[in-house]
Amino acid sequence: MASRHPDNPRSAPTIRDVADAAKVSRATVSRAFGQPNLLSRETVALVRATAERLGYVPNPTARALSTGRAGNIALVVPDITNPFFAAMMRGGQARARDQGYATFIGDSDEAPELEDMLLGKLAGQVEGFILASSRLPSGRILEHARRRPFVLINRDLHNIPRLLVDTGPSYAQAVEHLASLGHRTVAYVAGPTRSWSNRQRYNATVRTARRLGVEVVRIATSRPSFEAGQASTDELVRAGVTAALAFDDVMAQGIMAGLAGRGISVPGDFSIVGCDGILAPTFYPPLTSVEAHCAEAGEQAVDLLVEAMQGNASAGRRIVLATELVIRTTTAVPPPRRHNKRRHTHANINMEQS
Amino acid sequence: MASRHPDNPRSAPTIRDVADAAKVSRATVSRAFGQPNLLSRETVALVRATAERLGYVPNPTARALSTGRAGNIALVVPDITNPFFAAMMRGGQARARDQGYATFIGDSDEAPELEDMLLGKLAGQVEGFILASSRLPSGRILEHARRRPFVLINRDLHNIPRLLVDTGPSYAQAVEHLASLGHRTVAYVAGPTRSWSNRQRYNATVRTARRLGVEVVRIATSRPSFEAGQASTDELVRAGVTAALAFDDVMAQGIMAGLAGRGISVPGDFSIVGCDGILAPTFYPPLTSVEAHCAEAGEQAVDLLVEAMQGNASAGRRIVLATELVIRTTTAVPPPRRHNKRRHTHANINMEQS
DNA sequence: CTGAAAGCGCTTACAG
DNA sequence: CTGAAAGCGCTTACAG
Repeated sequence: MASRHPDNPRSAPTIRDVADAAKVSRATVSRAFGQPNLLSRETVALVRATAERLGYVPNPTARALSTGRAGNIALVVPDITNPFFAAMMRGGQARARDQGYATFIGDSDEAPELEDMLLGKLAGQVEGFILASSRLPSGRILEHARRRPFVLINRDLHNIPRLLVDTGPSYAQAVEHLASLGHRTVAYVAGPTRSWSNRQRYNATVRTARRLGVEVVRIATSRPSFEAGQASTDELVRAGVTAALAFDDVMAQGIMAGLAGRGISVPGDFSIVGCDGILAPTFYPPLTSVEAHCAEAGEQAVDLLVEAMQGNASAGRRIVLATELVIRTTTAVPPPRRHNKRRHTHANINMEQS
Repeated sequence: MASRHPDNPRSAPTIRDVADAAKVSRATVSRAFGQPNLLSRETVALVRATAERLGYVPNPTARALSTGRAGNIALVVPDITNPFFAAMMRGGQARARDQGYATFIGDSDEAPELEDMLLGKLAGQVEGFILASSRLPSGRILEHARRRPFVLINRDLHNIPRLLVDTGPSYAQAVEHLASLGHRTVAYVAGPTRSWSNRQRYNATVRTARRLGVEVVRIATSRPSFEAGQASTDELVRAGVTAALAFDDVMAQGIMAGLAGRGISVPGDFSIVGCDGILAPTFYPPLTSVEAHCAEAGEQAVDLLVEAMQGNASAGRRIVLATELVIRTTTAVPPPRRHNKRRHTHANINMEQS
């Protein structure tokens, strides 16, 4: 009697088909999958065998409606194609799968409005969100977080569990490294203004530079992309710096290409430091960069979210992931000075929107 | 009267809350969102205003259960961190959003078993699948495609709508390009055996080379990664070739790094061609590569899937995306010959699992 | 143009 | 250990 509903012959078998075929109630079929320990061994075996035979698999939508648990999470990032986020997603997605969750993906294209919209659209189908490097105002994040469990990556908001990749100390170390090589004026090629990571890296750079008597020129960019990095080369050259700390590896790569195009050699004429560590070892010459453990960040964020979704997470949870400066081949002694241009320091620390 | 169910005060407002507040039936509330044209202007306005006030938004899970349409699709790829797939996902995801679909993401880690498992897990929650560069046997794909609308990217199966990035002609052109520069022995650094794209590229390479009297050495690799590309350098050098066509840009990058590490300069001593075009312009020196229009592939695949899900798609739909060889700076005249090693050609065309 | 009612496929107290 | 029944929040013929 493997027949389906006569009026709906082509659709997938439902719990009722299995119940009928196994001559048990639908509740029993349900339990055979959800709480087999409440049933006798034989019943479980019978139901499962029947289900197998019919090709039955519980309908997750129906289950979600009934239990209120969708078994889904969402991962929202500013740009999937940025290797940092790609690696993070890879780790997070795999971890979520292992924990039994399917993951929605949202690419906000660096736009706060789109990000906001994605969170709204996805909210109805997920049990929780991981929001990476949000470009949203804090207030807005808090509103969204009121409705569902949230985990933030690289955004330090009280009362929301968060995973912070602590690159500040490594940028400080990078400045020390450059100073010890003899650099006196360096550039910080900035990431998105709204980015917590950007502020952290910039602040650490400025603070350490001040302490060591190194001058920092801040160079603003449109977006953390190869093109933006490349476009910043002009300003970099005009600024008369001998080294640049880039917001990330992608921009560092753009800078390297820009410099190469001008015949400026790295590290002979100019030193560069990047951040993330996923692209860095693949450059030629291999890039000195801050290792940010992207995949691990994604995994740990999922763990945090699972905790939060199960209700046993203090909202104050704050995991800090240490990073390391990996010195490869793009940092060296600066070239002998040709001019001694004096510039005023742009290094005023800004901490708005902490 | 904005009150919720007294016994469930904290949960989100439901259709009943809005119906009660607006003093209409639930059917009317439903229509105000789903088929407003069936209602009077005033009723629609009233319901929407009330919903807005209460913060009501239709529950997608309930809607999905009722209608059988989940409003979700899934995008399954072998490796999110490969720039080709990342860009493809970015395009596809954006397009899906514009069409009103949310997208699940699945990374199969190049493993057929995982891929199979992901398709099974996700099936219950999606209306359709986009399966990119599947490593699954054809039979298995066909089985999955029997249950839901499927669109394949870079896999040419009859009876399943597919989007093919036609890189063959560009590889042929690349071989012609190398031959015209004077190369007589080139390597093809292969991608995954199961990959349709790999076979297409290899076959085009071999065929064209044969026609032009150029010898092709096939070099197998473990996986399309930077590391695998780098590891292939040994064999590349031993083979005594003067140029390499890599399966993709990521491998080309590995090869470039490997050669650089040996002091072999590109393109002076050795020429390289890659594929995908997303990474290529960011290399230094910029890589000669086949532009594969990754993002567009994702977008078009989504369009195809939407067609299929709406039922108005002939299963035989087959979109072919043309590619172009973009000559940058990594291909040049080969160095003067030092030896004239004779090797037998490994160039036996294989077309299994078409 | 609007409403009453059945139904989508599950889960879970409540009884026994 | 198992079943009858209510309920999750929608949509959609069917009437009027």
